[in-house]
Amino acid sequence: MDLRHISFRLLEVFMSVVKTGSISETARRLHLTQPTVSLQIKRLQEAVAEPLMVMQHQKMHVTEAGLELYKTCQQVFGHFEDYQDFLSELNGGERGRCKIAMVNTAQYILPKLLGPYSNLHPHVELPLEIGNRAEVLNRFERGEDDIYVFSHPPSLEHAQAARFLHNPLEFIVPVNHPLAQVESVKLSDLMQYRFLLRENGSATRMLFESELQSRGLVLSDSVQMASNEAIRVAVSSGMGIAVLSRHVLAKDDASFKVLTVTDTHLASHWYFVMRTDRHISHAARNFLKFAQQHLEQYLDSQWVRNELDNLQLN
Amino acid sequence: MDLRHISFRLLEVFMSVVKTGSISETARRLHLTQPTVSLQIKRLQEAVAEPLMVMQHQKMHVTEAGLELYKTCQQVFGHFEDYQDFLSELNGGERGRCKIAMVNTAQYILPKLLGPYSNLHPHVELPLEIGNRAEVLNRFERGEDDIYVFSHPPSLEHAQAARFLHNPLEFIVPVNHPLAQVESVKLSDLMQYRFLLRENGSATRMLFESELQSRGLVLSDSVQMASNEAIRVAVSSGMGIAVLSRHVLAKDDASFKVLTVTDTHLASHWYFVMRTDRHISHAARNFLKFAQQHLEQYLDSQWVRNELDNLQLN
DNA sequence: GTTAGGTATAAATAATTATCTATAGGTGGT
DNA sequence: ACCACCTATAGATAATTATTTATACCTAAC
Repeated sequence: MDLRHISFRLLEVFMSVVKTGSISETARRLHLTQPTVSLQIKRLQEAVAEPLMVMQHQKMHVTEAGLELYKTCQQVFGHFEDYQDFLSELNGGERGRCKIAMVNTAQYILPKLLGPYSNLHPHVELPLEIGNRAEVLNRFERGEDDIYVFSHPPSLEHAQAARFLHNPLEFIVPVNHPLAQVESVKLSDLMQYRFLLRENGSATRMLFESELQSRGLVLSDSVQMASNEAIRVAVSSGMGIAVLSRHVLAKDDASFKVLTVTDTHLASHWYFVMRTDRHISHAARNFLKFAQQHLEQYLDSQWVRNELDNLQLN
Repeated sequence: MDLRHISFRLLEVFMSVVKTGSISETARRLHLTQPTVSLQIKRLQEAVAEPLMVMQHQKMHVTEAGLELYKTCQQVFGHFEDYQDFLSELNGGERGRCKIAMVNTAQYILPKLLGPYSNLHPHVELPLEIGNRAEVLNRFERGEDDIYVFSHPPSLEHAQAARFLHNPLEFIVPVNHPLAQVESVKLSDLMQYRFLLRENGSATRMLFESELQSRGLVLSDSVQMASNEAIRVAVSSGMGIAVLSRHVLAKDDASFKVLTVTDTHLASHWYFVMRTDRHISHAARNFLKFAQQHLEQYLDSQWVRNELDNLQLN
């Protein structure tokens, strides 16, 4: 049996002949001529190297080999129908994968969207990649994921980005810190204290340092730490002061004090970023639509900046 | 997804690319050029209307849709391999169907061959059709079976036939019949008694009547009965006398008496008959080979006339 | 930054396939 | 014996597919 000379069309025609028991009837149903169908059957038999049906009293009688082939065809077409169903679900966004890479800080906010979305679409895989800015940027360059979350989007040459959340930065100090009791301070008042900072390249740090530079301020002392969590705990234990995204700070966390800095309002925005030279998976498209519609519902609505309709989801 | 634009070859190539993760490697393995494989994948993706793989660090990375299609292909090719196996068994004569039509009398001898054959090839279907000569002849004309068994073969225009067993006819009388005690008789001595005969057209009857006619003899009384079995029982119970194939008579059956008729030796032969304008099924071919080799073993060897090598089994 | 290995695209062609019309040949029923 | 309906075959053509060479482009590695 030579599969290369067998096409699905051929098998379709064959199945119809088996079902109707007639070549002419099949021709009528499939809008073909009778010789066409005759020839198809003949060719199929040559490919299988076995008679599949014989004339018997004006009817096509299916042989053993033909019947078995018919069953085989049923199975085969069944599998393709299953695949078709799979594709439908994929296209409907109910199945598939949406790979998201985000910088560390984003893990405090994105799960609030991902949780409800995942409950709504349980068959969608949502592998998350979390890294520092450099790592995520690297993944972005390689196009390894469907969606990237940055607070400071990279060059947009092969990408599109849209803001969805305001990201205010707050200065925090230990509860027993001298500034903890002060009602309000100025940025310059903080320079004398030790700052706990994320690694170089972190968006928060970049923003902060850029602000310092533009105002001609210089830190007297700083320590670098690998995660926001580590910094928060370190501040609580009196190791120094820090500037962190408000979203990192639990509202009722009394282990540190948030300062009111009157002359400084550091803030950035959270962006969804996608490469334009990469195919947008249905699941990714669907997730972004979901986000667009439910941002206010699942995130603290006072910070929501829903500009997701700027994305070209094609 | 449009199956009509997908060929098995396309799927084979696709599977190879998934397995090797490389278009170039696939091209080398399948003795194709790289652009050929690239194009095949492109076309497959167009047919599926979904990206199946994307470049990722010099390797082809399979998408969800691609992986699912790969699984589908595995199943599909699996089914065709199963079918291939089925065909092999069919060709080896271990599977399939051998439909045999025989005249009534043959059912006393053919099972002796069919039993051992069926034990040897348990997956071969052996549907038997048993009828009187007219019925079997009708089936033969329509070509409804693979093999026919006659003692008086029909016109051989579209058929071939070969003898395999001698078929002597015997005259039997009730044990209490006047002739039962006589050592030997002549044919003419029997004319005065009532004969129990099969229906018109029966080979045994044809042979008998032809003999009578050529010798100018006429039956004084006859009764027609539908089966050999009925005739045998009727003779035993004294209803008349009969001429029957020796194979119908059990060797140790004492319920009737076999006459010695000195001037008459009626006999024919059993034939396997096959149409030449019909495809010979592998199972039929195989059965006849088996018969040719084991006739002496399973039938009473004194009557065997093995001329089955005359058959063209192509 | 050059190279090697990988993929994509274009253009051309050979091969195969699908399909038709016309025609011939069976077979069953009236 | 004829008619209606079926299948098979031949010849022709349009459409599609498989495959090649040449070329361009990308990316990882040296």
